[in-house]
Amino acid sequence: MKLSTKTRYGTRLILDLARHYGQTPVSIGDISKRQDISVKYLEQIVRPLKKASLVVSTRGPKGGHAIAKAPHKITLGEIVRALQSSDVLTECVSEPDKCDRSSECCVRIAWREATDALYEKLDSIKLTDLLAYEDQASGFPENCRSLGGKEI
Amino acid sequence: MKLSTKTRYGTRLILDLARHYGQTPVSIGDISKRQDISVKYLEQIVRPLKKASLVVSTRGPKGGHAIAKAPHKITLGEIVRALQSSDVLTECVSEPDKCDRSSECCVRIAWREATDALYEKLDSIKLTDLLAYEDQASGFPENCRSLGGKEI
DNA sequence: CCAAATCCTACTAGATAAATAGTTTTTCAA
DNA sequence: TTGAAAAACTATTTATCTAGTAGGATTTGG
Repeated sequence: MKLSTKTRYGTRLILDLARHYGQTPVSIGDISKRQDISVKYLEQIVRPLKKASLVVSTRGPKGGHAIAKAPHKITLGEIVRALQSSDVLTECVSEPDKCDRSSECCVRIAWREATDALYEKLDSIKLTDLLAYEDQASGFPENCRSLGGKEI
Repeated sequence: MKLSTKTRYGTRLILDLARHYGQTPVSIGDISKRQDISVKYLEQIVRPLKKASLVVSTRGPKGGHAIAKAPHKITLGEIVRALQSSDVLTECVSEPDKCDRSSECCVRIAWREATDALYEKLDSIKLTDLLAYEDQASGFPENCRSLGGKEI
């Protein structure tokens, strides 16, 4: 039930782009240094984000990547759907025919409700919310651990 | 992000037990036939359910398994937590120290909110709800596909 | 004491995720 | 026009985890 590394890294990638919104495109090389993720891996991650129209790129020197819309218009739900190879909790939610018990087994309905609840939350979280967390955190002596309701 | 086969099979297992609540214990062999899952695999799945105090067992001939409390007192959330090797969307939600970026990376807060939203829904779904789905479905000419709000 | 059942430990195979590698294409700027 | 910086593409490797099997040990009712 864990999110893939691609999804987690991809979120950091796009958040890095969001921090440079309105400026010149950001190269994978720069992101690699800041986020400590290999260039080759980032290249692989940025592709589905482009495909999902969350990121636009310019080639050649001084080229790089940028978010395709304003930070408040991009949600975590979009990022997860773009990068997570399976975006539902069970296959039978999106493709009931692939399970030959789908005519008897109604648990599928519950898995769908749970999947929906998860995405309802993810779709409500915008890049601006994540940026706000970090800005808030930078004011703290320690870090962002004290944010978000619960102390952890 | 998919639920494991253990979680899905385990839910069917415990639902089978719920259908025999108040009767004599149900053997793995019987469940195996009804659910078409191997005895050996079911044995492996029932163990964590016992550990989580959702199932009680009696050994020897005429032995078997039964749910440990009434069907309306067992939720999908309990089952998922018992069977899913990782019950959070990212490791950093439950163990922030395992990620050496947790002091800067506040995305963790969002992953925690999403995880919480998921379990809030799962905890609200009781075995009785699942049984009701199936009872309703058996009245339909076809199956349970027409239940649960959306037509699929 | 036999047989039906749970219980326990270990292993194997397959699938998927994570990451690396090398090459090609585009394009800016000197 | 050419060199270099960057994205884009294709392929491969490696590691990890999931799914499932196997064989025996233990308990207990009749």
